[in-house]
Amino acid sequence: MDKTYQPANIETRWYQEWEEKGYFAPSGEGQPYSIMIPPPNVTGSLHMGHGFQEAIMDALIRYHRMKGCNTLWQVGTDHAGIATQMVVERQLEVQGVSRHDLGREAFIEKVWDWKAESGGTITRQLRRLGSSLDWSRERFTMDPGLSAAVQEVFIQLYKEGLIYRGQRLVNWDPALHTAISDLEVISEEEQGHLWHFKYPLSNGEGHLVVATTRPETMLGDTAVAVHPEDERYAHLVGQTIDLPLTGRQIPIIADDYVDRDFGTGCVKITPAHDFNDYAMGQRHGLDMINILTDDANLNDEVPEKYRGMERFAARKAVVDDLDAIGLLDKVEDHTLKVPRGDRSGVVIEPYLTNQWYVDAKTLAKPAIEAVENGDIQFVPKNWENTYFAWMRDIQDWCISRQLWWGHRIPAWYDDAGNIYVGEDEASVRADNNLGDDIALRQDEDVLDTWFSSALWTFSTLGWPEDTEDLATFHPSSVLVTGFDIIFFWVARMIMMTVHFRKEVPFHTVYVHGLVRDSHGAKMSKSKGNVLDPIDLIDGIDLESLVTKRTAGMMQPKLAKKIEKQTRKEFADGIAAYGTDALRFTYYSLASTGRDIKFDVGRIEGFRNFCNKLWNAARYVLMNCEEQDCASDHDNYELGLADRWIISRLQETEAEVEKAIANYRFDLASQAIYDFVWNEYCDWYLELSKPVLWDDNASDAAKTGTRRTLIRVLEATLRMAHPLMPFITEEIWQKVASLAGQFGSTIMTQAYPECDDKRIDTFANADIEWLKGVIVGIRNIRGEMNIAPGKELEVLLRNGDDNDKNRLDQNEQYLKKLAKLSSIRFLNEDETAPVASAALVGDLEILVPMAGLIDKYAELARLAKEIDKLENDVKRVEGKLGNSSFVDRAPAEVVAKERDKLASQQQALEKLRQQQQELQKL
RNA sequence: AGGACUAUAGCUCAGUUGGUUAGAGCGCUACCUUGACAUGGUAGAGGUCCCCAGUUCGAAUCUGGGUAGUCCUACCA
Repeated sequence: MDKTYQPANIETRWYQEWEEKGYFAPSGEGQPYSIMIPPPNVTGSLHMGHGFQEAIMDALIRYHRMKGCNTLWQVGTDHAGIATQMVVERQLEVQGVSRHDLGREAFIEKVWDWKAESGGTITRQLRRLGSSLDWSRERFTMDPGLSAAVQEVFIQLYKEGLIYRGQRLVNWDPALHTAISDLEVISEEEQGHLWHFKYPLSNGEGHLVVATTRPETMLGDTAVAVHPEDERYAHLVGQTIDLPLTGRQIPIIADDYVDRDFGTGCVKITPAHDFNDYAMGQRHGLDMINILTDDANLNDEVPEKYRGMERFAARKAVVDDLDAIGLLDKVEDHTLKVPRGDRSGVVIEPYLTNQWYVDAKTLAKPAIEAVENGDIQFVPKNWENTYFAWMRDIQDWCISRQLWWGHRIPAWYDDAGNIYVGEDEASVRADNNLGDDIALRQDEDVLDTWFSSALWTFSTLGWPEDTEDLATFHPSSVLVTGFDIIFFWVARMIMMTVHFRKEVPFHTVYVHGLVRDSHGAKMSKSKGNVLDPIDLIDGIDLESLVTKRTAGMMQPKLAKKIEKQTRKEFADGIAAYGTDALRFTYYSLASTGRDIKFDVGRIEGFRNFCNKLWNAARYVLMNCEEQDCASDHDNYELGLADRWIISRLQETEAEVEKAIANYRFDLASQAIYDFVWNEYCDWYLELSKPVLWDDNASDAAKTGTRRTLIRVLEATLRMAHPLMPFITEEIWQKVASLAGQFGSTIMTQAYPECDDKRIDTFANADIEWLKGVIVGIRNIRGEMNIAPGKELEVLLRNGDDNDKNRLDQNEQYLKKLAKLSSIRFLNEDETAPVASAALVGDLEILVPMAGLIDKYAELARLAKEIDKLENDVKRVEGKLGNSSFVDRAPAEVVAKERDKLASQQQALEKLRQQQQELQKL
C-alpha cells in the first residue's frame, strides 16, 4: 500500500468493477427495500445538493443491501420541460433561429439530439459519487413506458371529472409564452411607485381618487370599488365614472374586500389582469377586458394610441397622459411584491386563457389522510405541518403548458369546440363515432413536468402494467428530498399514487436541509459561489475555477467581482479530496437543521480521516500479513486491550445502527470517526505494540492481538462501507481473508451488528483506569516541559488492591505508552521523594521532580488544579447544603452528589498536602 | 398578515426522557520526524449555553415574554 491515501487511484476502478459485476441490481432475496431517485434533469449537471442527496440515499441503499435486503435503487432522469426547452432555444438563438422557424417537429428533434449529447453528463457524475444505482433499469420521464403511464393517468382523471379544461386567470409568463403554476411564481419585494389618479364622476360632480401600482391596467378597468360601509362614498355606489383615456363609463360598486384605510379607500378594478379583481368581477358580473397580448404588449382593446406598446412603455405613457390632463393626483414611493417567473425572471401577468386543471382539492383529501394516519411519516416530523398547511388550502393545479417539449395533452377538438380525450386520434374517433368528415385537431399544449414526476414511484416499475416489480418494490421505502420541493413533488406524488395505486408512494419522507456556501448563502451562478462536487473530488486549479465560475456571465462587472472573490477564497485552487472524503463530509453535515453550510475546510479533515484509516490498515497489514492471525483455529488468547476494543466495536455498531435508523448520518459518521481515530488508532494500535514487540509475550497473546487487529479492522470497514465505499473496499480486499472473511466484494458482506455478549464492562473500566494513569503522567510531562523522549521513574501511592492488580497486569502498557523506565508502588515505610502528582481516583501518581521539574512551575500547576477543584467542591457542597435538594431530589441523585463530594474533597486534600510539602523546600 | 425554524467555544455544529466537570471537528498556543500516519503525535488555552421572567430541590434542556436572523405561505390596490 502507498504511504499516503490516494483516492484517484482506486475510485473509478472499483466503481467499474461493481457495475460490471452487477452488484447494484436487486438480489432477489430478502425483505424488499427500495428508493426511487428524485430524477435529475436529463440535460443537467451535478450540484452540491445532488451530491448530498445521493450520498444519503447511497448510504441507505448500501446499508440495507448489506443487511440482506432485496435492494433496489431506481435510477432515472426527468425531461424537465421548461428548463430543457429554454436551453435548446438559447442554443438556436445563437444561430439566429427561433423554434418557430424550425417548427414543432424539427424543434423536438433538436431537443432529443441535445438530450443524447448531454444526457450522459449527470449519470456519469452520479457514478463518480459511488452511487450504487441499478443502471440496468434506468428510466426517463419521456420514454415510451412512462409516457404511457402519463396518458393513462390523464385519460382516467378526465373520465372521473378530476381533470377539466377551463378559462380563468392564470400566471402567464410573457417571455416563455406559457402558463405556469402558482408554485413557479416567485414573489419578492421590489421598489416601485403608487400612482394616485383622479377618476371623474360621470355626473360631473367631482372625482374619486384611486391608487395603483400598475397604471397601464387602468385601460382595462371595468369598475371602481369602495367598502359598503364607507360613509364617504356610500352615496356614490351605483353611479358611474368616466374612465379617462378610454371614453368608457364604469360603475362604482361596493365590496367588503376593499380596505377603507388604504389610500383613499377607492380601488380600480381590472378583472382580466388581477386575481382579486377577477374574483370581484365574478361576484359583481363585471365585464372582463383583456388588454394584453401573449407578449404582454397592449392589444386592440385599448385606444389606438397605446396599441402594440410594450407594457412598461404603456405605463409611462398612461401616467404622462393622465398628468397632462390634470388627473395625476400624486406619485408615492412604494415597496410591493413583484411576481416573477422562476425560470424566465420576467414579471408574470395574470392572464385570461384556456388551460387544463387538476381538481387538487379532491385528490388532496386521501393524501392528507395518508399522512394523518401515519402511513407516511415525515422525518423530521415538523415538516408534516408544512404539508398539511398547504394541502388543506390547495388550489387547483394548472397542468397545461404552452411548450413543445413534454407530454402532449391527449385531447382533440372538433370545429364546434367539443373536447375528446383518448389515447390517439383513431381511438377518439372510434369511441365517439366521429367520421372522417369531422376534422379533429390535437391540443397543442404539453403537461407540466411535475405531472409525470408525480407518477415516478410507480411508473418506473412498469405501471399501468401489473408487474412483479410493482408488487415487490412499491410502495418504496423512503423518499429522500429537500424541503423546497415538498409542494412541487412530494405532495403531488402522494395525491397521484394514493389515487391510482390505493397505496402510498413511500412510507417515509426524509427531508434534508439545503446545501449552502460557507456563509449560509444559497449557491448560485450569479453569486459565483457554486461548488462542483466533482471539483472537490478531483481538485481544480485556480485558473480553471475562475474560468468556470465566470463563464457565460452577461455582466462583466459581476464577472470581475466573482473572479476577485474566488481568487481570494481559493488562492491555491481546490485540492483533490476524493469521493469518500466528500461523502463523509456530507454525512457529518446531515443533522436536523434546514441549512447545510458547506465549508471546504471541513472536507480536508475528512480526507485526513481517510488517510488515518489507510495508515491504520498499513500498520495492521504490516503486522499480520504472513503471520498467524488465528483465522482458522482457536489457539490464541485475548488480552485486556483486545477485549476492550472488541467491546467498544460492539457499542459503536449499536450506535451507528441507531443513528441510521433515525436518519442521523451526522451521528453515524461521528461515531465511526470517533471509534476509528480516538479509540482504534489512538489507543488500541498503541496498546498492540507492547504485545507484538515484547519478546516475553506469549505466542498465544501475540496471535490474539493480531487476530483482534485484523478482525476489528475488517468489521470497521464493513461498518463504514455505506458511508465511504471506495476506501473500505480497497482495504477490505487486502484484509478480508486474514480476518477469515471471503467474498469478491465488501458490498455484499453482512453489515456488522452489535453482539451484547461481547460488551465487556470490566475491560472498559480497566482501560479507563489505564488511560487515566497514562494521561495523568503525560499531562505532567506536557505541562512541565519534560522532553518527550525522557524516560520517567514513576511511583504510585495510596492505591487499593484493584489498583495493584491493574498495575501488575498493565505494567508493560504503561511503560510503553507513558514512556517509563519503571513504575511501582511505594513501600509502606518508604518516604516519597519530592514529586509532581496526578490523581486517578484515590491513586496518587508521583513523578519525582529531581532534575526534571522546576519547583515554581509545579506549584503553579498545583495551584491551578486546586483552584479548579475548590470551585467544584464549593458547588457540590452548596447543593448538598440545600435541605430541599436533599429532601426532594431522588435518593440516587443525592448519593451520587455525596460520592462526588467525597472524592473531590479527598483529591483536594492530597493536592494541598503536596503543595505544602513543596513550599517547605 | 399567518406560520415554521434557528440562537451553545473564534468558525461549523452535537447535546437523547430536566441531575454531564457542557462535547466534537476546524482554527489557535507549546513541544515533538517516537519503527502506520507531519493528511501525524502529545499537552494546553478557549463557553454569562441570545436576554428577561417563571415552573422546579435542580434549567443549555420545560413554560411565557422579548431580541436577532433565516425561511415558507398568503397578499392591499
